[in-house]
Amino acid sequence: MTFTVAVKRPPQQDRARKTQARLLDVAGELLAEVGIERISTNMIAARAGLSPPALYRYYGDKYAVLEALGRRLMTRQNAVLEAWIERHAPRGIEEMAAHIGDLLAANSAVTRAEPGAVWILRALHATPSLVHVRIESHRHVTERLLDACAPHLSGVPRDQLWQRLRLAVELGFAADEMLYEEDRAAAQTVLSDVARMLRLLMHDLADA
Amino acid sequence: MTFTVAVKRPPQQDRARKTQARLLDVAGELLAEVGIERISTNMIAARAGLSPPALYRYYGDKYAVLEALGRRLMTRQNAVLEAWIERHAPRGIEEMAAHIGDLLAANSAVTRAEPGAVWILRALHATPSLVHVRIESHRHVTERLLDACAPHLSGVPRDQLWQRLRLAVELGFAADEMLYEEDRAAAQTVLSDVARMLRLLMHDLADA
DNA sequence: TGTACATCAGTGAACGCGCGTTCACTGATGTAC
DNA sequence: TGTACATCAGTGAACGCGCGTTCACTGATGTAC
Repeated sequence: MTFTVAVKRPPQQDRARKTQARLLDVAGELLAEVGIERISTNMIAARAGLSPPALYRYYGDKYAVLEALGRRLMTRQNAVLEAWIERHAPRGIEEMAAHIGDLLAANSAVTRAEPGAVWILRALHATPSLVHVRIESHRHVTERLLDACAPHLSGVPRDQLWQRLRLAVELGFAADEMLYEEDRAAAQTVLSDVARMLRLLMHDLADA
Repeated sequence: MTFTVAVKRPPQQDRARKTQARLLDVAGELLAEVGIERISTNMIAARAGLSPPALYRYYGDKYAVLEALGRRLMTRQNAVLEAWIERHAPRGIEEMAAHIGDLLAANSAVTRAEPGAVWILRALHATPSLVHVRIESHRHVTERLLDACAPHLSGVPRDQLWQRLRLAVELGFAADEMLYEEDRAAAQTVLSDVARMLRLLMHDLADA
């Protein structure tokens, strides 16, 4: 009796773990250089110094590579979020509102550090089989923020709060993406304006 | 002496104008059905009841089709914007702030009416050769709003106002896109929350 | 410490496929007389 | 009103190409004795 399992076993050797990570790095670079339309498994393998079949040892297909790349970026963004929540959430909603700018800046720094980050985000946005990754991540962020805010906003119905925060998350990421496309707007200005808007939104919630 | 001209002559006959529009309609449908990754010129032509070369009479290449599709959508959105400005801008900033929700709703209605609209927007977002279309359109909207607002906000430096409005435009469109991806948030709630946020932003500007 | 051996990592060569696009052509349309 | 003719709209067949992926294989690694 045989099974065909879609999920790849994690690599056993050190060489393999490095190869796997290198494939993602290379995929990010290539996404930045040629875009989603022209990136290919053969191209990724070649740039990583591998023959085409080697890629398939680690990723089931082309989209699995992009999905892993997307998840890696979002994991890094989540780490930033967790640090921020741990630091500011216990001290109340005012404290959080006052430091929204820090969160945006830290998140933006993660994106900036990732080669081809904008294109990763765009790929997640535009590839049918990957849209769910982005949505799941945004929902996750929303829920973490909900847990952080809810205790201080007991007057607001939980699902209304969820929806507001979900929107705030979407807008935060949208602003971050805009930094890479709109060279007529200064990054610092955009981030501080978004922070201001989100702060207004939080005060608005707190008053309700 | 011969010239090779990239721009296609506009069609001369009625049949041709209908064919040209049909190609765009079909491209929108297919974008919705199979996504950017799998749409092809051959597919578009076939669905339109044409042989592949016929498409090239109207559009220089694959991206010209998508670009035309994107521009058509943005032209329709612009019409909505112009109507809104004409109606509310002369009556001052308060009047505009009070009716931001109308603008968002009208814009959203245009998107909803367009087959495959989300995928058009995503294609504009994600295809390297098309990103400029979206950016140009957002800048155009920004400038129209700037013209409408500036007379009532003489205290705010023009380029600061531009940057704020640019951001507001980006966020407005981001929220519109979100309506199609996030089924846990009610369209009406999202739109009214965005309207509220943008209103807060305008008041914030007016106070400065 | 040396080596036999099982397992893991990576290869060479090839596949069928559908892509975007072009060519030389035919059929449809509209207009001048 | 009829028709000859120029122009415009659309076709049939084919192209070279690079794609994603698979196969049966070889070389590298690590471990038990």
